[in-house]
Amino acid sequence: MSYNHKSIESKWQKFWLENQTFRSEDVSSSKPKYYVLDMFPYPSGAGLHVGHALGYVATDIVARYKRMKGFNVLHPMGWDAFGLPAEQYAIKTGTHPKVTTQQNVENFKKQINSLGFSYDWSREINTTDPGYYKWTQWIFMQLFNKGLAFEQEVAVNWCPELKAVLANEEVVNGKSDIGGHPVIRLPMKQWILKITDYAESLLDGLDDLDWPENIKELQKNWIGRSEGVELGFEIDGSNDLINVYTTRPDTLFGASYMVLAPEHTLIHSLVSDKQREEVESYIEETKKKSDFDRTEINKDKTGVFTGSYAINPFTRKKIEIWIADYVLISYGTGAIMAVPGHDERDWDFASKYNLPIVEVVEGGDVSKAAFTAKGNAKIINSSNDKTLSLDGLNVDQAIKEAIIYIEKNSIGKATVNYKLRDWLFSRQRYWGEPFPLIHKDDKVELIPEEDLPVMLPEVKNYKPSDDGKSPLSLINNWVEVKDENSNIIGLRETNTMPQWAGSCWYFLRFTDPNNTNEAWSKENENYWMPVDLYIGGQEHAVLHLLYSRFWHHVLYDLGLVSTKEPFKKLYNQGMILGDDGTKMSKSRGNVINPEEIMDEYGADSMRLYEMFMGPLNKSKPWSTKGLQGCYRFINKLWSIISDDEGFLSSKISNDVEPDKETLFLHHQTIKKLGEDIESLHFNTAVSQLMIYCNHLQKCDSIPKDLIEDLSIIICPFVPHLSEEFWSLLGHSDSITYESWPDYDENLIELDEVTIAVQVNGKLRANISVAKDSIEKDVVSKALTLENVEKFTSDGSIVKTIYIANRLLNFVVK
RNA sequence: GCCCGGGUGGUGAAAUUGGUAGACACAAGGGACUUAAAAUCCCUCGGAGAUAAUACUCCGUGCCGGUUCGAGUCCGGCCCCGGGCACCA
Repeated sequence: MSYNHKSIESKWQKFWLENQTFRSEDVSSSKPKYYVLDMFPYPSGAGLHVGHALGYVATDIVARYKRMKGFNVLHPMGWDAFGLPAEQYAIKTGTHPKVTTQQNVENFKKQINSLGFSYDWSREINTTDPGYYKWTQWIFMQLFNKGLAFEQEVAVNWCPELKAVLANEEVVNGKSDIGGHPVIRLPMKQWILKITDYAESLLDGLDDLDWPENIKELQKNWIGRSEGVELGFEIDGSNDLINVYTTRPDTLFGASYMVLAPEHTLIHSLVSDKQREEVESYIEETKKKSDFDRTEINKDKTGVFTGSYAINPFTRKKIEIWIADYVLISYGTGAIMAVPGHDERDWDFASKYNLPIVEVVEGGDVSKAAFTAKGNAKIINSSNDKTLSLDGLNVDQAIKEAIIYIEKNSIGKATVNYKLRDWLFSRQRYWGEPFPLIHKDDKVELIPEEDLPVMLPEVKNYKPSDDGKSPLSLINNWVEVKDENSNIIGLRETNTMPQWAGSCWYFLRFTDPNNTNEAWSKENENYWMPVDLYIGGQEHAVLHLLYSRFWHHVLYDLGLVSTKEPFKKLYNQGMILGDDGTKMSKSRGNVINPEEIMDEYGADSMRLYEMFMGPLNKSKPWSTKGLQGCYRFINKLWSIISDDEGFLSSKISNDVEPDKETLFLHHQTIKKLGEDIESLHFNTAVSQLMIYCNHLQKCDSIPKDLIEDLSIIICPFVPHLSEEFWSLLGHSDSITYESWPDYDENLIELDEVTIAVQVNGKLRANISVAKDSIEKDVVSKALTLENVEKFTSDGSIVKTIYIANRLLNFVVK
């Protein structure tokens, strides 16, 4: 009987579901734990993508392998189901997002199961389930109580098309990340989470994580720590000080003008009457610009003079105070000292407006361009005759000296700044978690904990109002909170949380998903956390991974979780491109539908091929031909183990002795598969399986115990086939919890090794010698070879390099 | 512009600490089986030269140089591709 993936795969998928094969023990004292997690998906209407499958296959292989290695494995799946698409669909069709979500979840789940993944479905979670978002709201309460949540009138990214406020991270080049619609700035009252309080903690935590270096780098850059000085400049004719932040106090002698951001509060008091009109119209202009307009590069810098002067604290000279929108109110103090000689932006501005450029670091030509070298570059023109001279010092030394002087003379103090901004945490949407908050007069209060969850009410209209208020604000009987006498005692917060909220802690809920008394029990959390392996796409490098780390750090500080960092090891799967080498997209018509692939070739072939394509973390093009190769391989495996009638092949028996080569390959394969799975090198693991099976195919007889081992070690990759083999071998249980076989190191070592013989580093011959032969024996044998003699006879051997069991090299002169 | 990745056959890719470059597959070509096709099996497969020979020689891991007995691997400079950030003072 030939291999029939349809009957085999549906049979075992049914078996696994009926027997709850993959259900993990809650807390096991006898087994060590292993928590392997996928980034849970948003269940979109488009269904599962071959790219989703890539990461899921990888984690499934690890999960199945670890079970065989004796671990109690937590391998759960759930749904990040709040989000814009379902809401947009609701606006268009009136279908409740709950309905859409449920349909999509069912479809996703069906597709996921058809790939033979070993998820523990008893732990399935859905972020839109009130039993889940109750606890999302509860965590918000903890953040609120810790003073990390506050309300603020801020200029937000308003997208008129989506009728929604977007986070900075959801705006790309002035357009919405979803849909690519224009985004403008609009002031609105918003909830903000003080992630900046955790900037240092989030930066520190990165050091010990087993994460890809580039992801750590991205987070570091995003947090953007810089060390510098905050110092005050006196204003000529005023008692106010202008505070600036600089990382280059060594260049203070070159500070030849100042710039304030147009939003700076001091502007109105220091602008001169003569300049007032010009300044005010500039400020008005700036207000109209979007962030994108303001930060777009290659844009000409603009600004206006305020008519006032500041005093450079080092030179005591008067310098002009300007306003310009190239200075951002949101970073540092919103004002800068400009050093055009050594800062490109200041140089551009000074050149345009003919402001003085002073050279204080030697080595460039400041009349042509800013000279920005640091480190060993020498400071010049930097003494004030009295108490300070930086001349002759290099930049690094001068920074230290300048800081000492600044602090001693109470001009300012050393400070650390971060690029990281606070997290805009409210959205004007329906389909999100409501906040557990009530507005009473001017105050905001948390609702009592026992009133959780704040249920999302039914609405008729999913559209936000035109002024950007959430659709919830239109439901008076929900918004108004009344006492027993029907008096209105407060109004509910009508914004909802962003989609990130649910995914910030779902990995904690998986440890105790059905707990109705608390978000998670201490015992379960303590046993399962941290996540040992977390696999997902690189697109979440900063957002999801930074936000969830932030919440986790807070929960850790509150004593609610046992580890500071939630994800010990992180790995990113690469993208699967279309067969034309470009990104899969409907418009290019190069999208591969996993359902069609599985229908024709089966889930095992699909799994095996996705792992064989190349390194997990690399992008690589899809090839249906390549997939067919894996399908052929699976058929080959089938033909080794099964005969024409579908019974165990007569070649396999207990009464055969394996030959040396078979044993060698067998043990080598067990070893390599184990090592490759541990290091996530699945492509080379598949190669090794192919090498072994190519050999087995040629054998006339194979010992049964080798086939038993083989069935076990293929299980992580092709679980359906593995189960089928196991049952052919006469077992009635699932193969899932069989022990991963041990290998015998002695059998992998050969007694005869091939040694490369080189002359001056060029290969001239190969010889076969006994393992661990001593140099003398190998040399004498090598010298008898004709081709070696040919190249050594021209000169004399001046040196011999011998690497045992590998190589012999004669250096001839 | 800055910060990360990455450039190896026709293609996807292998290659422990520097130690026989191209494992394993795909495609291609040839052969066997078959009335035929599919499926399957066997052989060839980086380039050039040479040969009776699958003896052998030279070149070859983006480019140029260096270190070394020996470099895909280490060092310096450059080119190209992918990703991220982008006036953060």
